[in-house]
Amino acid sequence: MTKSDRRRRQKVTLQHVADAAKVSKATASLALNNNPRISEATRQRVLEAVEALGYVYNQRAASLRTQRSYTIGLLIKDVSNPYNAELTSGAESRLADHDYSLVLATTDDDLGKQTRLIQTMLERDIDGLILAPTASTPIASLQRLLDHRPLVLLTPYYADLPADCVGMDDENGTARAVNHLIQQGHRRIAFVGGFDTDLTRQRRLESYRHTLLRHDIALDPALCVASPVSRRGGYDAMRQLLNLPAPPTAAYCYSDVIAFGVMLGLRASGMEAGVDLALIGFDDVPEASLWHPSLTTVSNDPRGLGVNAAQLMLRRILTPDAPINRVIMPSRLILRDSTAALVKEPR
Amino acid sequence: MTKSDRRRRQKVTLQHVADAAKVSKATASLALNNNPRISEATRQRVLEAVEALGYVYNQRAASLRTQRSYTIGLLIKDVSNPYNAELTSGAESRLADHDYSLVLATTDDDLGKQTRLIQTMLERDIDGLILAPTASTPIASLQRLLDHRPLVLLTPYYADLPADCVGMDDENGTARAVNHLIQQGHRRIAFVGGFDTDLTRQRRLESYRHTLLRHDIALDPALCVASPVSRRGGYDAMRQLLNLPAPPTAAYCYSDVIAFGVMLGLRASGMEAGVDLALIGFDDVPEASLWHPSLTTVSNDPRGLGVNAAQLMLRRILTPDAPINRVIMPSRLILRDSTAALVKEPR
DNA sequence: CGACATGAGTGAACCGATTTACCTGGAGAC
DNA sequence: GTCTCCAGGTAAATCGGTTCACTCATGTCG
Repeated sequence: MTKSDRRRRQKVTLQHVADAAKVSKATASLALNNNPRISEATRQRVLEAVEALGYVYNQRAASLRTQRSYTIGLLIKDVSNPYNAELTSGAESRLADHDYSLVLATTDDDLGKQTRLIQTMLERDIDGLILAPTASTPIASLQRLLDHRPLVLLTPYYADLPADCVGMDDENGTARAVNHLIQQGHRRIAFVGGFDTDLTRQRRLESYRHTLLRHDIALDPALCVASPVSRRGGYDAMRQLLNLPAPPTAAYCYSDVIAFGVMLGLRASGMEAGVDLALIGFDDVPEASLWHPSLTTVSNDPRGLGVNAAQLMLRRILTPDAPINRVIMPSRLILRDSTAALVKEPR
Repeated sequence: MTKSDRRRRQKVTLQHVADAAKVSKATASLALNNNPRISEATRQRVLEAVEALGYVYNQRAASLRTQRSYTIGLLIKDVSNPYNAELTSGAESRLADHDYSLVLATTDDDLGKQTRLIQTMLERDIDGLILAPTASTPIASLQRLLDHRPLVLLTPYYADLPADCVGMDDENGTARAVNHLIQQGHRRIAFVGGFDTDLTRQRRLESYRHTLLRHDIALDPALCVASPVSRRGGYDAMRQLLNLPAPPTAAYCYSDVIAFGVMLGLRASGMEAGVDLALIGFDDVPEASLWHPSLTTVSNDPRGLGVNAAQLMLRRILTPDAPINRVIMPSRLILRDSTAALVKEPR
């Protein structure tokens, strides 16, 4: 048998199994689905035929009739980011536990790409979509999506949408971080990273301002710098902050990744986080504990987020009319070395 | 319209589109596939009907007939590992460029789980499978798989199998790393991490031994320690090495992740990589350049690996009888601070 | 003893596309 | 005026399962 013969060999279908077991196709189907209507003896004959012929069940064909594909789409911005990798891992493993498969696609935070990929996923006939919407995704398009398929959002910021979602507690996480810095005596606290269009950032920024004001600390717009969510972004932002007439003594970053960049930016000026500047990140990615100095950060368990998203999706599929569930994962402040130093008076 | 009404609302099918455009289903299908047999005027009518009804193409139904699902399975050990996350990202993006979707699953390096997941993927009717086989996957089972579907292996170590594969150049990468250490004057060089069952590790270990012997350096079995591929694994291994009567002055690690653990193990004894021990990793994950000290490592471009795997898969699908292609990604040694120090004589 | 329920199976419609073989009306050839 | 050809379109089979309605023996009961 040559290679191409093998490739061309026609598949074993349920009909072949039925013939071999000397029953009808209907009976074979029912037997494989453990329908009590089929006697044990017959079921065994069918199973033997399956074994003998090397039959492979065709989920795709079945789903055409059952309208269930046992496939869930996951659309995120980027897998190579450790935060999203953890999230993906959590979702995948929970779905696999329930015999669902995960179709993965990444948007690069590009709305056009997101639109196209959603379309592709719908065409692929997924049973549901877990989505981290890109910045400025219009709510109307999400509503339309929701009309077609179960949808779980990986952000808590579409409150007007009757959709399940899982997010982290940005307000409290931010408040804890900023409070901690204030209690250490800091007054010039920077907010670093992310862009205005990002709803999550807006919420954290608001909580940051609110916390400062509650302690009667004046806001200085110069201390709040936007940047891409990357090491490079954090690096550049920190360089900019160091050039201010009165640089900050502490910084709260939109994400750990940015905080790492900030550390590198400091180091390039011969300074160190935890010594010359108190630094707090957000996410608690695995590296946070391993950097030097280790990074104080707001923890929000990305893997747990993925697991929860999968869980909500499974529930929604099982009971489509269940009440909307919005899960907010609690956030904790993990104290490490990057906030170890005592405050230094601004010069 | 209530929520459940929406959910229950029947889908718009090609038949509805055809009716609306006052053509047959066949014509509608041909029109959407840009078949030249259909006049431009008719095609436009069909496209308008699609738009008006909000028709969503059903790839699943089509694939039943065409026997093409435009879906590729990716089965790896673990996504949360940054190396695999990069690889996944590369594969996903290349496949997306060609309108293929990626179905992701993870084996946790468990053979039983791998077997079950492969079965699931076959049932899901993927067009091909990209697989990082778990340790001790029998070649026969891969051969069987290959009889059913295009298969691309993410390891170069199944040479007997007529399958496309992409791997890195473990021999040369290892030889470069070990040579570098020897040239720095090191004689007691440890090999850290991984387990015997791992074919990749076997190959690197062999190359490590070979390189040492070529320089007339005796092998010391105590310097070769197995461990899980994790920070914890590296940490424990280093603690063990430091307890030897004559500890190593340099270490070559099975992976960057392990090397990070080794750094932490050193630090726990008040030592630093690059000062008290020359350290080399393997993979060049993004963090390698950002650790303190930055890690000298063998680079092998995981994203490129993923891209190449996807590319081989697409080629195989397009031309099933193309000759087998085994891609070996070249590896380079990236010199950084963890090997900066001069050798210290063993006490 | 006849009506009826029950257990075990089966035939055929169906899911939503693709594709092959056939149809039709009119232009062009002779 | 008939024949051919062709552009443009369609009916129906098909992919591989699921499921509904129905059959056919048996067993049960009043």
